Amino acid sequence: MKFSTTEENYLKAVYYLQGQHGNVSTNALAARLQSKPASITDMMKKLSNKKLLNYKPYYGFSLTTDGKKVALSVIRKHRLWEFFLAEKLNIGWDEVHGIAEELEHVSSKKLIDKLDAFLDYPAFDPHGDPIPDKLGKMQKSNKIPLTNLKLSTPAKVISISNPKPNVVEILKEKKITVGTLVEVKRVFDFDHSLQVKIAASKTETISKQLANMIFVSDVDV
Amino acid sequence: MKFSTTEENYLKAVYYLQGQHGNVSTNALAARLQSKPASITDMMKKLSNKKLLNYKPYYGFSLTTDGKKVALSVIRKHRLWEFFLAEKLNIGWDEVHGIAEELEHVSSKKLIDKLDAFLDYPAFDPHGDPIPDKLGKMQKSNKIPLTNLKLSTPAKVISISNPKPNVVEILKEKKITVGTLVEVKRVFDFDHSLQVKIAASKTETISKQLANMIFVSDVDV
DNA sequence: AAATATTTTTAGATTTGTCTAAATATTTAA
DNA sequence: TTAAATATTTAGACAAATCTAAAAATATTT
Repeated sequence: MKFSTTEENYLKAVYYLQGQHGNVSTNALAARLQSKPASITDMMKKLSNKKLLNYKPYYGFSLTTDGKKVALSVIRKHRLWEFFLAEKLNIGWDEVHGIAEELEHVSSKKLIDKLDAFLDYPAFDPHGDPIPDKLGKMQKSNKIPLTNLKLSTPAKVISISNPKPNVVEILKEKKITVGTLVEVKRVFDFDHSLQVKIAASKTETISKQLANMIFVSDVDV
Repeated sequence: MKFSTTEENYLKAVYYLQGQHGNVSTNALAARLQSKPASITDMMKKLSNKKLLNYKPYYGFSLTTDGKKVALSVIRKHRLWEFFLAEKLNIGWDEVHGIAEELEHVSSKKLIDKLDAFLDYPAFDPHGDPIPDKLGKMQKSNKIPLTNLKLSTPAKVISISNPKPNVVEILKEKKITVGTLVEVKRVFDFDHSLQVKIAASKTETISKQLANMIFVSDVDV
């Protein structure tokens, strides 16, 4: 079965919002997809007719087994392309996502399996997110936001979520990028700002909002 | 400027049909794009408003300088992707075209320039067609249909145009593929069928229709 | 140069995906 | 437990890209 770019994007969004299980609301989806609630309802009816999601008016929606399969195949494509863009074409981690948003909708199954082989079956994309295999199986990610990192535990930055130019700007100023070693020394109670040791040298204070966008994993991984 | 997939496909089709110069007719375009004349007229008006093509009702159309630029950039993307698919992913010459039809509409300029560098700036795609560079410049192709090859002149098969399964089937039977050495020994006057020496060994007779789909170039190229 | 045939354009309908504004259902608060 | 606030759905409109059928222009024939 082939789906439109729009349908694929809706299914992917539901997948991300529903997390492990649970229902997704109309407003949450509208916010995520930057559209209006009315548009969401329309598309939900359509996807529900196609048995890709469970939908009872006013009760929210969740993916069916089929819907989850489609979502995972789109995510597989997205992450494989991100890996390709970063690893083979040397495109920066702050740019790969946007390009992969387009590439993920190219439909050839053969293309994606050949690409997977060419890249030697990578398990994680450049943001540290696991890449589903042909069957939709993937490893567990161990990335956590910097705000959840234990005090005085060195960790490595593995991704920046949603890296808009103004975020990239401040990270550049503080010399934090993917691969940088960081360690939270202290969290201030007043505004929840964090004192962070960067690259085992200087210490900087960063806001909670910023720390929430920085994802890290244990050093020994 | 960004254009829709549809707009890009129309511009590309006009480019191919207009050849060096000259006007393209509504019916010719409709046939090529497998759509109806009414749809062509609609889109022509739209593209003409955007100054991408010259259009006077009932007189046919041709690309403007801007329109040609867009067409060439799409062709550049198409051929670079074909090269990537064949060379890096080992996808067969009979399958790369269809996949590239989708990839050519991915819009990132950076992606395509990085891909070009990664592939080491190839001048020809797997079908022997020249790949335009950033500026739209390309080499001249020296591929000719087998029907135009001089008698008793060895040449190499460099592409099969429009390789549908039934064409691939017969070529397989006759052991002709991309790279095969061929030499036309004789052309029968009655039905224009060709006696062809294949891979410097056996001789087979092939129809004019088939020979028209087989493109070759001089051996020393 | 009429008559006929062909090509092209126009008019109006359809599908997909979106929106605004109004109506309805659900949740929260008084 | 009503009233107010919020969330969701419906109704109707719109833009893009397509089509069919009819009208208009051009080309061909006799």
